[in-house]
Amino acid sequence: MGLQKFSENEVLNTLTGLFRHHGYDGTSLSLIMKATGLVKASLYHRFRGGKEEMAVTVMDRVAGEFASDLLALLNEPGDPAERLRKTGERLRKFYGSGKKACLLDTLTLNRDSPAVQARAKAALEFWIDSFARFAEDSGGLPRVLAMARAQDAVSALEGGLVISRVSGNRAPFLRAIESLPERLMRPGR
Amino acid sequence: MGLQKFSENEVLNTLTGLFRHHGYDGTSLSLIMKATGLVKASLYHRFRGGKEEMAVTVMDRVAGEFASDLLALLNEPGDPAERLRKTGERLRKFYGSGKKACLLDTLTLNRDSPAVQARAKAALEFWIDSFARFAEDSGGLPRVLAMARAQDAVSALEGGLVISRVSGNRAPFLRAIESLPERLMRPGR
DNA sequence: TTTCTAGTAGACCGATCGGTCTACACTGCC
DNA sequence: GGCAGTGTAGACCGATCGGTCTACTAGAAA
Repeated sequence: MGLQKFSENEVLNTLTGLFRHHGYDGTSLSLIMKATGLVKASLYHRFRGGKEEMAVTVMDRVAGEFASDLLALLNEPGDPAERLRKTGERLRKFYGSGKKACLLDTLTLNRDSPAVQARAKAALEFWIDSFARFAEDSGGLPRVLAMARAQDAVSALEGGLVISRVSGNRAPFLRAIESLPERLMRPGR
Repeated sequence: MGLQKFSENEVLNTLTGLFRHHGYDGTSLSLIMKATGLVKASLYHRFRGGKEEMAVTVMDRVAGEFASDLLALLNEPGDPAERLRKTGERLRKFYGSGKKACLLDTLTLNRDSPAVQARAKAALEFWIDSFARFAEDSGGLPRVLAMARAQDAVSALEGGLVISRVSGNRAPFLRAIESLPERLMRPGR
């Protein structure tokens, strides 16, 4: 594979940024060619299924990283408050302190790809479930409350990202990060 | 104007639904023609500035209605808790219990139109300001806390709409409505 | 009745869309 | 060195994109 101009990683990183910023419909093949430096035939060679396969691959990759690099922190041994703090920090970084949009939001406006939709749904539910499990197991919240709080935490983050994008104000997003402990843990823990 | 096949109201309602559901890039002129029943020349006759002018007109109209039919409820005389309850009910209805996406989110992924961007920013800020004013004047919260709570309330609503769209779960949105009193009012009021 | 304006229609335009195909170059293996 | 597989390139395709222009119709006002 010495023939490759750009590694798979590089290409996927570029694609991720594009889909995050422009969404599915706003990310054209022309834009992708310009941003990756690869011509269409190269892109189709790597992603036989075309634009949809790029989106699916990006979604899988990001969801995987989110789960393994970020949400997995919640399950590590050690102080729950510290774990949550670290997760919050990772979240802040992942979303560029609120500057980067969420693929779950930006990739699901176009509904033509059941593959993308299903992955987005699964990733979102996994995220919420991870928070709920933490809130119950480590945060000491009763099951039903843990789930509601998990949903609210994710909702606040997603909403904060929307507000950030529309108005440039990142305070709601950052506050949603800071509020994770009081949402996912019982007072005094 | 007896020649009109469809009233301005009808056309704008249709456009609103399209932009809400598909966003700007996903709403093509073909889609608009099919949905409105008007051909392109008719649409261009009514909206000289084309697709962008449609989006701007929709945004202005919805923002105006939101302000006058919904947010203005917050300023009426009478019991603050009752006013807030009514506002929440209007919000629930406006977003179809969470089934309908928010134009602020869906129309701002495409950034080519400064006119749309500016209007979305202004509408969002007006919304937050209205909540903050209510929280301060009627909810008895100190100014800085009132603003933060207003932002959080809007953030929760917007995030709830994203979650609803991605996963079909409307509980976070509905809970955000129900949480308006505890967010925007001091306990005991 | 005539004129003017509003509104709709059909045809057309250049640009861009996502996708396809053939050809060539490079690399690694036998 | 030859072959197969990987990867990039250029040209091309039909469809769709947003937009434009000419023509016709309907309705209101003079």
